[in-house]
Amino acid sequence: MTQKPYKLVQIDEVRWEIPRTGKMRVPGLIYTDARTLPDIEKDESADQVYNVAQLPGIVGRSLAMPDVHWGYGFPIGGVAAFDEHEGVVSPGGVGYDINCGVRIALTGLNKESLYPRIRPLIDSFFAKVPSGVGSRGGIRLNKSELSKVLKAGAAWAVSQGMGEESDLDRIEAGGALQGADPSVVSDRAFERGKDQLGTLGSGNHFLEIGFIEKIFDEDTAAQWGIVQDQVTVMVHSGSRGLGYQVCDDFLARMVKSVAAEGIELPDRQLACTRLHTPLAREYLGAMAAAANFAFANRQILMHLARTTWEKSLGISPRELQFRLLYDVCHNVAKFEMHTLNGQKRRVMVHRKGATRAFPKNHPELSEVYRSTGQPVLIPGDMGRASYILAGQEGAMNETFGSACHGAGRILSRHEALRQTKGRSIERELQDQNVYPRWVGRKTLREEFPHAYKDVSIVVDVVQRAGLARKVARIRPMGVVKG
DNA sequence: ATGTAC
Repeated sequence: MTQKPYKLVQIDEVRWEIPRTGKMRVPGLIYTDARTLPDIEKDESADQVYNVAQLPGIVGRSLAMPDVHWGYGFPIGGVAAFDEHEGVVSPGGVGYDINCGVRIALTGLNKESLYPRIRPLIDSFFAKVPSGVGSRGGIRLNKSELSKVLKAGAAWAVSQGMGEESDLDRIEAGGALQGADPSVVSDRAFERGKDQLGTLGSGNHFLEIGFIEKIFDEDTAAQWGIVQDQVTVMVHSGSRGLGYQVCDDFLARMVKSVAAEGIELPDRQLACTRLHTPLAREYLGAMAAAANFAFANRQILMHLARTTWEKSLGISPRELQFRLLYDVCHNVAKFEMHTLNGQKRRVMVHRKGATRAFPKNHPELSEVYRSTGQPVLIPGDMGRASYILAGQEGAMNETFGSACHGAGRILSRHEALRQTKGRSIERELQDQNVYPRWVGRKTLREEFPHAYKDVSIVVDVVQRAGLARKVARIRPMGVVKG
């Protein structure tokens, strides 16, 4: 085993530091505990935290959440903020799936009444929601109409009758990032996106029905309208081929610009550009456009779920009481105000596989969540659980207002297939009262529950670190996987 | 994550 160029030093029960050394500009900090530390030591995610700490203009620390795992350049589960003058923006710090994210809707149903009808419900979702790699058949748009989507985000879907105006207060950034510029989105990206709006995608993207299995914070749950045994709907999807193409386009350009800007990189995958360059402005404009496509996509998918539900089970809107709880980004970069050493600064926060976790009274939160902190939505795996958390002050002090985003993979897709050879994951899930429908031949085995860390441990670390608090736990009942 | 390689 080769010696690492850095040390991993335990600070307390949930914090491990990479002290500044070599070309690091800031220290690294990984949130984990003794249970998840071995998973982190197994892959290269700590190396990636160390690499990110070397980028120009990085401030605070190079951070990793307990669900961290290896990613393209930056680790998935990573958070990094950059000074607005000296810093950079990096497509690898956002990820290929720009504004991959998740939303949860609550209903007026309870688990007992739904369990007998879960199969026809999931079957009808499977029939109506386009899923899988390259899925089309969502909404077809011409270039000028798609440009409107890229500017308006979720509000475009609402303007088409898909959802309600009040949904927008329940979406991060109101369902649209500012500064979206369709003119810097390539023709190829437009081409890939034009018939993919309202499609789920593949991999770990899903549409899941579950119920509130446990409430941890009675007051917050009551304020948010969450009750024991209540049926929930969760959508996990992103910007599809359009966002992928935006990332690809700008990575190619930045790989070339890095040398000219005099930026030295420990890894080519960290390609980036200084924030004051025209290229940065273009990337941020294209990234915001792709993020808005993803906001619109989740708004449409949720509307599709609602209308399919009402039709297939013949249930009235009054009985279903379908309403959006919240929608969060898991992959995005944004200018935000943060306090560093007592000084307020505008920084470019990269969250890649990390969720914003703003606490109560944060000025960016809509009125709806001003008194509680924002909902922080954490999907787990298909078989065990997902969590609804609330942002806490500790996140503002330590992580640029961020928390974890999920369970975090521990097995590669290849390794997951190897370990599930000859097993029926469908039957195993059904034995746990989870009814799955899926598209790809290998999807279910690649995504089987133990390909992921235990989300309960991940969330426990986040709570003990003071980044977010547990509000409720969801148990899955049925799922559509792409 | 991804028309899983243009």
